[in-house]
Amino acid sequence: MESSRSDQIASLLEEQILTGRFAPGARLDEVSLAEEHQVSRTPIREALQRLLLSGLVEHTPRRGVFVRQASAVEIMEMFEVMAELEAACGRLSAMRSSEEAVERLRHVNAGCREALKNGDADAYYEENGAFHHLIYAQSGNRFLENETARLHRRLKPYRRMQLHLRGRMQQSMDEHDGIVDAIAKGKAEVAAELLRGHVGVQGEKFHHLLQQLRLDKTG
Amino acid sequence: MESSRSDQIASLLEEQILTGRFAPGARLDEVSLAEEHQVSRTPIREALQRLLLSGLVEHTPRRGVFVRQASAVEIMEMFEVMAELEAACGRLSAMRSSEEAVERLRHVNAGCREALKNGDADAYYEENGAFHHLIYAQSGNRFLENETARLHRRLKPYRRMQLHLRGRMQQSMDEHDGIVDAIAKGKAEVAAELLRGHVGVQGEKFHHLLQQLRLDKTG
DNA sequence: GTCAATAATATTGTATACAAGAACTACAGA
DNA sequence: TCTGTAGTTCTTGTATACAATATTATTGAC
Repeated sequence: MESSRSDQIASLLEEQILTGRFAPGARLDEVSLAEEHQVSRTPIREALQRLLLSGLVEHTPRRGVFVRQASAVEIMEMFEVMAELEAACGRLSAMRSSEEAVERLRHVNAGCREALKNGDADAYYEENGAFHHLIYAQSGNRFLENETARLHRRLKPYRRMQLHLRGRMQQSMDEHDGIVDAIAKGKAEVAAELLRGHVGVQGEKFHHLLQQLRLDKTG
Repeated sequence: MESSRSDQIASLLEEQILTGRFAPGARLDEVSLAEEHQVSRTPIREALQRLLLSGLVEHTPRRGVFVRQASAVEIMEMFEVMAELEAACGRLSAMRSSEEAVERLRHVNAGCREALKNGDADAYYEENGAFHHLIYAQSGNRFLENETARLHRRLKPYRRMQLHLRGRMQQSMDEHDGIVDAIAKGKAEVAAELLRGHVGVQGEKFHHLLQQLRLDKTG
């Protein structure tokens, strides 16, 4: 079941869905996929099974598997949960962080600042991801780390939209500094609150995301 | 994939694992299960796939699927995440609760009190579950509701241990009252804090759970 | 008697075959 | 032109067959 082939195929399909090769609503045809991957239908079906639980696709009996069309509401809900999970990571990180951990956080954050200075959005995107994943890890709770990373991954396509908001990179950077500071000083509630605000989608971010989702739908 | 048979089998297997028919570490033999359910190996494999992502079982290539032996550390981690998710539900519930919602919460809580008065642990367990699920729902975030319910379900076998702690039912009940009160008054942070403490495993609860896990392992 | 090597066995992973149900098309009638 | 129906085709869901690998048993040497 985690057999090499179906495992690889599952990862690949997930990646392709997230990066938009399969548009929302598209059907994942078993025979086409089988031909494409030079394999029988069986491993394809096993791979599709794996995607089901992740919420990326949905299945209608006797109809097939379709790429899930997440509604705007649903996406907002996921961001809200994301904010809460990140807040939890932040709280625990602040409670448990060592001097060394803080140092690593500062180092990654410096990478963000560097990317911002260069105006390199892609690099910032990468460094920003590393920054957040580091906070997940420093929560000291592996389970929380995995769950948070899972949702992070799930929201990937929508998060990218956010960065293109005018001035968002600079604001994001400022928020990072505050977060690092709170964690360094062991201020758990402050760290949680800052991360919740940092990740959450309110105000202008909210409208921007809504607009992007609408554009995405019509065009 | 959500085909009637493999779907039913997946749910059944999950239930059986959670209720302990398959001990942790046990192998889930495809042919035995196929015979038992009067079906070929194919639907069994599809059902096992579904269990993989939930973390209930793990798979070793060319070896088979085994019921996952969650370590004590892992269980503690899950409880910690549970506490955070419940806190999030509580916060959002408090922010969004209507008069009617609070009324329903009070009603279910009265059911808990009734069960406590009768000293009926099973009934309390049921009512307590309903109480918490209601809070999940009243968060107004379906995604959060589902994710929280999922973890709640996952922790079911371990939560049952907790209730047998001497005096735990009464204490749990007292905490419920405070939670309802906070939600009713829209005190988001208080509700969150109370729920985090209510669900979290610290102090005596911690030692009790650890002890139970050890007993469970040896005997 | 113990260990190692090899053969036998069993179990998973994949392919293919078949059955049941859904979607689509063609055609008749209004 | 639109609608309803019957038949065809296509796709999924399940069973079975086969291949590859892991496990176990057996045999032989020391």
